[in-house]
Parts: sequence; structure tokens; C-alpha cells
Amino acid sequence: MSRIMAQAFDDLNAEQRAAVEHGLEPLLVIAGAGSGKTKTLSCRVAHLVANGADPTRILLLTFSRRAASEMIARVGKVMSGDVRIPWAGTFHAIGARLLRELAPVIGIDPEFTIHDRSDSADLMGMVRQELGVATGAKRFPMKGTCLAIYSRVVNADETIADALANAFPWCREWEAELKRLFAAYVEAKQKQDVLDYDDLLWLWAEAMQEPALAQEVGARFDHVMVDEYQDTNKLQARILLAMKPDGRGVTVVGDDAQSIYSFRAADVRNILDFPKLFTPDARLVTLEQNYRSTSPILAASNAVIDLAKERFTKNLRTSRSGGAAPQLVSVRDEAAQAAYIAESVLDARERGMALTQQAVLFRAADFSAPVELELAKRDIPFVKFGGLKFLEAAHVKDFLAILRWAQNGGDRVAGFRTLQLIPGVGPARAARILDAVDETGAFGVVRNTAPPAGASEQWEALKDMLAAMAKTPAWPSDLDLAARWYAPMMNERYDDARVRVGDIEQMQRIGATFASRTSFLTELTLDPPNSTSDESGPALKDDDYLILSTIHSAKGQEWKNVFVLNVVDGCMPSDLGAGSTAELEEERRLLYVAMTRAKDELHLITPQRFYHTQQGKGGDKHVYAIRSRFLPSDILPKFEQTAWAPDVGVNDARIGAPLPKIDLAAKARGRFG
DNA sequence: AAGGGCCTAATTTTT
DNA sequence: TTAGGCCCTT
Repeated sequence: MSRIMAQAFDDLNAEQRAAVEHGLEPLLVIAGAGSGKTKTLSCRVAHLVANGADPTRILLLTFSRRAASEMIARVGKVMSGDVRIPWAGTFHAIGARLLRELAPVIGIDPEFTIHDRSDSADLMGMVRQELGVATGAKRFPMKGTCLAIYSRVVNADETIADALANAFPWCREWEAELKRLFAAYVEAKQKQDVLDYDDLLWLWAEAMQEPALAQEVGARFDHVMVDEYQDTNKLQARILLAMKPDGRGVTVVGDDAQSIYSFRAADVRNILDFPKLFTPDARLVTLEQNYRSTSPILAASNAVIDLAKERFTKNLRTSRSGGAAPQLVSVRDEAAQAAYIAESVLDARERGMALTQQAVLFRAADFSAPVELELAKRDIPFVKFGGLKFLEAAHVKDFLAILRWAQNGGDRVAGFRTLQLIPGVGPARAARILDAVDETGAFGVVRNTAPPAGASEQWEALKDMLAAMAKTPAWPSDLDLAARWYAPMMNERYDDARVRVGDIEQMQRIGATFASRTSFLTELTLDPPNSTSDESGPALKDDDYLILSTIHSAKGQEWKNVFVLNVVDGCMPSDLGAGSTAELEEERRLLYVAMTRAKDELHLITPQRFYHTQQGKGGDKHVYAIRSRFLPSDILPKFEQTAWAPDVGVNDARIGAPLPKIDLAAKARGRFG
């Protein structure tokens, strides 16, 4: 046993040690925020390996990509030398890997392409159009909504009727049409050798219904560990149980107080009901000692989660006494909020706290826009996580579509997009061309099609490019071929082509690090660049930078100094999430997750007014916001309430104006009563 | 059949 | 504000 490992083991508390040293029987670890969950899990892996377990026969499943990389890094750190866990990743990534391997047995093409959310929505849109379901007088759900419903049906293992009733009640009248639509969507995917995210789980689960396959796959792994189990859905639970019916070697870890993904059909019952799945019950170990936050921060967080309707875990305790109470900061508006953050961050920096030890968290990705502006103005470097935009940009999608279509000529979404880049080719002609695709793929069909009038040059170029790509799958030179073909079209289409060219170059750089076209396209879909720093290159990585993150993306992370934006009703809870009780409770847990990220200092910020976005420059139309309902007055003593205003001056006439007196309580009653 | 222009409705969180 | 859908012109 290495010294690092011995050290890590010595630091374990009794509960952590129990989890680490537990044997083969099924094990559930309820691990509260900051209770050393990752440490416990990685020590358990190290302990198993030290006692003779084969690392290649351990399967580590996580919910998010970020959790996966964190876990892999920690396991590597705790274990001596260069022990690697080759089977570690998200459910989706592991699913993709297994399915490529199992493809011949389960009747799918091993070269399948994976569609991301927007590709899937596009295909759904095409099918929706063909089926003509949307022609009536009443509005049929939009393509994105259709996909969301489909996804719910698959992930929650529900019927369409139940999914509609549970999550999309306003679409209930369309049940029959949706059923037809989904049937056609599934057929389209199969015809095109395309899988969507849901297929990665569903096909895996279905393959495991075949006992021989389940036995074969299950027997590959002596240990299966699942992190963030509270965020798994019914389908994922089904996969786990099919692989390990008796639960031997299974460890699941999670915290029901941090369940925040029910919009993705995550079902907290998975973790709550886990022990009873087995006879005898699975062993339950509870970690309630928090090592992260100071006691005032933890007390405030506990107070927030205490108000939850339903609780299964007890309050956390900490030994980190002392420290300041969390701040509840009232500011005039979002601009002042941004200024407050910039100044506080710099102030903390002066006190010796690195920017990477500080984070700004928010409910929705665009809340951070004013903060980003302010930070840019003051030259404070930052990296933003969540709200991924890079792959959503039209030019990036175009570029990837070219590569995808070359890879899989049957991929209609990719072909449709690529073909329409050519002047004179619209939806109808593109569809006609795609209908003629056979086993000769994209190159074959282009070769056999007459060029559209007036675009023979581009058509020839397309043919040459596809020919070159088809000849020898030469990676990464395919990237250059695609970029060179696309460049003139980008200039035609976009006024800001110069900026976009930079993105394409970035894609080329990223792509060049992959071994093959297949692995590039697969990885990019399953693990898209999730921070804006990924765009601006690795240079920033060495520097000190502030973290901006959605709360969802912040899960599992911790920082010394945490700012939470817009802790007002309408933002937290989000107006959109305040419908049902269940949604509201999830919003509450979201605030809890945000607060428990903080180690030493925590600031909840409440801007008093939000300006209307549709108005001229000097416009003063605004609405008043009230403190989040998750912070009722009786828990306010857990906070230090302050008001903050920026120094007067600097070309903003609004700053420094006297505040009007308003009855916010009355406003609140009027708004929701 | 393509493409531009206008109107309308939706608007979060992630694999 | 913007993305998507629909209609009208070329």
C-alpha cells in the first residue's frame, strides 16, 4: 500500500471506513453534501484493488461527464502507480461503447452515428412534417417538445399517456398523433443507422432483457459502482439490476437532498427504494459529517432544506466552527449585482484567495450575462460552465454535419444540412437527393446527381471532397477537407464570418487530437465542450480565472467563496419551475445545492428590480423582485443582511438615485395570490 | 422550388 | 430577444 493511500485511509471517519471496507453485498451510501463522497468512493475502489480486485473488471458509472472525470482523477490519485479503471464514464458513454461491441448480436450497425439533442429534434421535425400531423387548425407541439415527450417516455419507462399526464399535461389531446409520430421517428432512426441519447440507454436495457446477454455483460464486472444515484432514471435502474440481479458487487452512492434532474426523468425513488430490491436489504451507510463548509454556512443551508416537504436524510453536521454568516446582499439591480461581484471577487483576491477558488452560480445560463460584461470590462478572467452554446452555433453544426454525412450517408439530418449549404438546394431538392442514397453513401449519391443550376462549381467541390473522404478514412485530414469546402459558403452566409472561421479552426484543433473520425464524432456528441474556455483554447487554463457556472453544472464542486445570483422569486424558483409542488421542491434543492458548494464565504444576492428588456436605452421600465420564497423571514437570522450600492459616478445616471419606498410584501401577495 | 420577409409564440437545467 | 413557422414573390 502506497503512502498516499495509507494517508487517505487514515483520514477516513467510521462511516466512510465502513463504506470503504464493505464486502460484496449490495451497498447504498447516502452521502450528504461535502461529506467526502468522492473520497470514499475512490478509497473503496483503491481498497478493492489492493485486496486483489482486477481494475479492468470494475465498472464506474456516473451521471454527468464532469462527475466521471472527477472520479477517474481521484481514483488515480489515491491508488499507487498507474492503475487505470478502463470502464469508467457516464451511462451514455459506457452504453455507446457496449453497443458498438454488441452491435452484431443485437442487429444494429456498429458504425452507428449518435445524434445530439438538436439533431434529434431536427429529425423529429422532419418526421413531424412528413406525417402531416401539424396541419390542423390547432397547434401541434413543436419539434423540441415532441422530442422531450419522447425522451420522457423512454427514460421514465412510461406509456405516452402517463408521460403526458405526468409531465406534459397541455399536450394530452395529441396522444394518438404523438404515438404515430414516435413510431415513425423510431423507424427513421433505424433506417439511417442513427441512435439518439435515449437509444444508448434503451438499447442497452433491452439487450439486458436477454438473459444470455445480461449474463455475459454482467459477468465482465466484479464491481459496479454508480455515483449520483439520485439522478438516475427508471431506465438506468433497470440496466443496473439486469446486469447484477442479486446486487452482488453493486455500490450506489447519492443524496436525495441533491436530486435536481427530474426534468430528465430522474427518479429519486431509485435511491430510496434501492435497499429493498434485495434480500436481505442492501447495506445502508450514511455520511453526515460535512467537511466542506463552515458551521454558519451549513446552518443556513440546513435551514433552507429543512423546509422541504419530504426529507429522507438528516441534517449535516460540521466540525468547521467559526467563520462569518452567509451574506444576504440586497442590490439595486442586475448591474449592481455584477458590480458587487466584481468588487468582492477582487477584494477576496487581495486577501489571497485565488480566482479559481471563487465561483458565481446561477439558475439559468443567461443570468450571468451582466456579470460577464462587468468582468470583461474589468479584465477579470473567467470560465463559464453550463448552458452549452458552442455546438449549437449554426456554423459549427454545419461543419459537423459535413463530417457526419461523409461518415454515414444515411444520416438524413446531416445530409439535409450539408446539401442545403449549396446555393439552389432547398428542402425539397435535398430530400429528393437523400431519397436516392444507397450503400454507396454520400459520395455515391452526389456523383450520380446532376449539379443544381448555377452551383456546378460548389457541387463539383462537394463531390471531390466526399470522394477524398471516402477513399481512405484519413484522420485528421478530413477536417481540413471539410473546412476548405465549407469556407466559401460561410463567407456567403454570415456577415460575421471572420469570427466563425475561428470556431471552425478551433474544431479542427480539437478534432486533430482524436484517433479517428468515428471517435471524434462520438466523443463530441457525448462529451461536448462544456465551458467557454474550451473555445478560447488551453492558454487560459494556466491562468487564474473566476468560475461562472449553472447550479446544475456546479454539482459535486466546491469553492471557498460562492456567489449565488438572483435569489429572488421568478429566478429561484424559476417562474417555469414553480408550477407543481414537485417542481417547486426541486427548485428548493437547487438552492440547497448552490449554497452547499461554499466552504468559507457565501453570498446570496437579491437584485431589487429587473429592467424590461424591450425598451430603449434610457428606458426605466422595470419590475420589482422579492426575496426567494425559499428564504422566509424566520430563517433570516441565519444570514447577515446587507445592502450594497456601487460608488456613485461612472456614466450611469441610474446609479445613486434615491430608492423609492415600496411595499414589497403587498407586491408579493398580488403576484402569486 | 427556393428564399426572403413578416408574424407569432416560447423562453431552464444536461446526456 | 429570438427562433421557428408561414406566406408571398421570384
